[in-house]
Amino acid sequence: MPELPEVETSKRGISPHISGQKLTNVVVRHPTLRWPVAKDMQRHLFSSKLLKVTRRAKYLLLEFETKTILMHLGMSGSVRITSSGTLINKHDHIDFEFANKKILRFTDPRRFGCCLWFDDPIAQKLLTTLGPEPLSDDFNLEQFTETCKKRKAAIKQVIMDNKVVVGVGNIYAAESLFRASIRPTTPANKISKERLNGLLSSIKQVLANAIEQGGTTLKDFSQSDGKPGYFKQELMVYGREGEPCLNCHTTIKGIRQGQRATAYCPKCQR
DNA sequence: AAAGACACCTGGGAGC
DNA sequence: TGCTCCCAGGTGTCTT
Repeated sequence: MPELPEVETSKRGISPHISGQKLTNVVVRHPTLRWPVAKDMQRHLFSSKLLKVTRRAKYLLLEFETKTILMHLGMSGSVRITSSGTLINKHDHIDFEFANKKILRFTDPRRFGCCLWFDDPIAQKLLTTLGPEPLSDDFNLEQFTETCKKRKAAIKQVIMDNKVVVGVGNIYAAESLFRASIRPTTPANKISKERLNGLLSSIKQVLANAIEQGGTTLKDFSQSDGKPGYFKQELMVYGREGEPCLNCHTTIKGIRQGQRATAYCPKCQR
């Protein structure tokens, strides 16, 4: 489910409900996520105030007075605000209960997500390899062209590499490449600086636009208020294999790159 | 250092 | 209706 816009949407959705609140209880029902869920959360966080919720790449950070929690939603995870007494479903793994009676509930059917202490060595290792935030000036043309010069892998694989830029997953990689008229299979080192500049802009625009729309709802992603994300209506190529290009009516082609599905328009993207 | 294959896990849909 | 197979929004790790 979650790429950067979905994580950002989640952050914005949950933050107003729980920021500034003291934690009263933590319930861990299924601690075997990608890595074992942080131990002793209750002891370290009890009565500790949640200062703020922030995001780095696709990680959510719950910054408490005492310690910070780092969460990842994996491929199927979500967080939402609920209240006590609501039905607990099979994959509702963790509840953070706050003094205002609101509950932050972490759900993840495939359990690819994680919930670690920020200062856990595993978490630190995850964070240190991360490249620049796509919407910041750290992700810029000079640095991007330098990186691409050294890479002969397909451009789609390169922009999905966390060391190059964070937060660009399978959906938004495909969409950005369409908007930049670049074929996903093109070796990164064969693309001119001008076209890389177009791609850089497309990535920023697509992500910013998706955040404005509340993310992309494919199956079960929803904003914290339960509404779906509306970016799906703007998808030009992702999931449209075999359908006509919305720009030129050529049939959208579907291929595989590195075990992932890729869709592109063979006429618009060269 | 870079690239590719494989791993983790569950659920949904297609095809038989 | 039920079985098997394939696919899915991510990304760390191991091997070349």
